[in-house]
Parts: sequence; structure tokens; C-alpha cells
Amino acid sequence: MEEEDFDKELNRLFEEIMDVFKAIADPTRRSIIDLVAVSPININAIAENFVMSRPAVSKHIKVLLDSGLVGVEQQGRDRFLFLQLKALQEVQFWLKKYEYFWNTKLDRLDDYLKK
Amino acid sequence: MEEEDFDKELNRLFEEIMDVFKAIADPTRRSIIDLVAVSPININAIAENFVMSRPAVSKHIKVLLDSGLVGVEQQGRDRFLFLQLKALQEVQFWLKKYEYFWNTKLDRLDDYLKK
DNA sequence: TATATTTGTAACCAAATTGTTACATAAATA
DNA sequence: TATTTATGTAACAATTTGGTTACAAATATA
Repeated sequence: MEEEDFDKELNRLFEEIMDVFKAIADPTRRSIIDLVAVSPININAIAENFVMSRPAVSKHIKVLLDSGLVGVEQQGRDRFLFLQLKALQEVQFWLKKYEYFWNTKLDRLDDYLKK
Repeated sequence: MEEEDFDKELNRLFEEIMDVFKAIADPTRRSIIDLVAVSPININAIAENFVMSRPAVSKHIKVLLDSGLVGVEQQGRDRFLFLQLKALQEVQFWLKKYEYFWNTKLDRLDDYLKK
């Protein structure tokens, strides 16, 4: 792979991680994630679960698709959405950074102030 | 505890979880989290790490404080921020819901379409 | 005490987000 | 073939977000 391509790929990946955090920021989208996690489901069936209009739900789904959190499989005129775990793992990886602090339970502020 | 109080407490907790997701949605705020994770740090020192103005950083910090992701300890005119892991764990708990899907590796869409 | 430092906040602006209704299109069905 | 169904999208409005500059207040320091 060309170095330039590599940089682009890295950037694309970085952008994707950004989008995942934005995507899960909205409670409606987290509910949609819950729905598609149970079983693949088409877009109208998802929209039935919300008070808002279908186009509004459709927009949320677009965000989820862009983030890579859900995938889509066209079946005639239906589009079935399914959960894509890979994107969710990005969040898990991000959390791993802070695992160290979970393990070492010292009160870091206290420690610092004693100096 | 009164049932009404319990409901309020539950709601408060629910709101807090919401805020945590909103808080980590912004890349600047995730950078701030990284800074305070290393060691308690005062607000000006945080702002030095960014191109944007101090009040802009201050606003981000307000969001982080409201979300419970960081705590603050006043020391004279300085305010030292520190990471509060409890709020980050809310995200970890949320992710746990989907752990099942990590373990059972079956392609659920494929499964569904066969029916 | 006068000055410098750390911080908060108000007033403002531009852009993004989140919703709406109206309409278009393609596929399935009567 | 005519109609229903599933979906996308454009145009719009309200709200939120993320930034700015200007100013105030409290604490530390010369």
C-alpha cells in the first residue's frame, strides 16, 4: 500500500471512530441499535416503535449506517438492518484505555495534592 | 425510600447516562478526558493544549462536569479536574448488553433470511 | 496595596442536529 | 395494469452545539 493511501485509510478509520461516538450520543439511535440487535428488521418496522415520523427515523438510520454500527441487506423493496459489532468494538477499545485506572484504585488527586 | 423518590432517583440516573454519551461524542472532550486521566490538572493547563479559546474549553469542561465524567477540587484560585471512572462505567455497562452477540458469532441476518 | 493570574459567564454568531410535511420512486400485489 | 407498500429525499423550521470576544470576580503575588 502507498504511504498516501495508508494515511487516507488511517484518516478514514479515524473519522469512522468519531462517527460512532456521535451515533451513540442520541437516545433514539441507541434504541434503534437495541431493535436491530434482537433480529434484523426493516425500516418501517423500526419506525413503528417511535412517535416521530418515518423520515425522522430514516435520518437516524442514515447516521447509524454511516457510522458502520448497522449494516443493510436489500430484499426486494425492504431493507433489513442488522447490527455490526465491529463498530461497537471501537467504543470498547476506547474504554480499554481507562481500564488501567479501574485496576489501580489509588485516589490520584489525593496523591497529587500530597506532593 | 419513598416510591416517588425512587422514581426520581431512577430518572436522574437515566438522565446522567444520557449525558455521558453526549459528553463523549465530542473529540475535544475525549481529548480532555485523556488529559485529566494522566493526572489532575487545572483548567488553564488543559486549555493550553487546544487552539480554541479558554472559554470554549471551559464550556466543554462544564459538559464533562455535568456528565459526571470529571470531578473538580478547588485549590485556591485553581480548580483541579480529575477523572471519575464511575461515569465511564455507565458506557461499559451499556456495551455489556451487546457482549452476547460478540460471543455467539452466528450471522443473524443469514439465519433470519433462511426462514 | 497594586497587579497578575485563574476562572466564570454573558452576549453573540454560525453551523449542525433533529424534527416536520410533501413528494418521488421502485417493487409487490389485487 | 392500477394500487399499495417500503423507502428516499428535498425544503423548511426550531433547537442545540461549539465557537468567539468582552468583562467581572476572586485569589495569589510583587
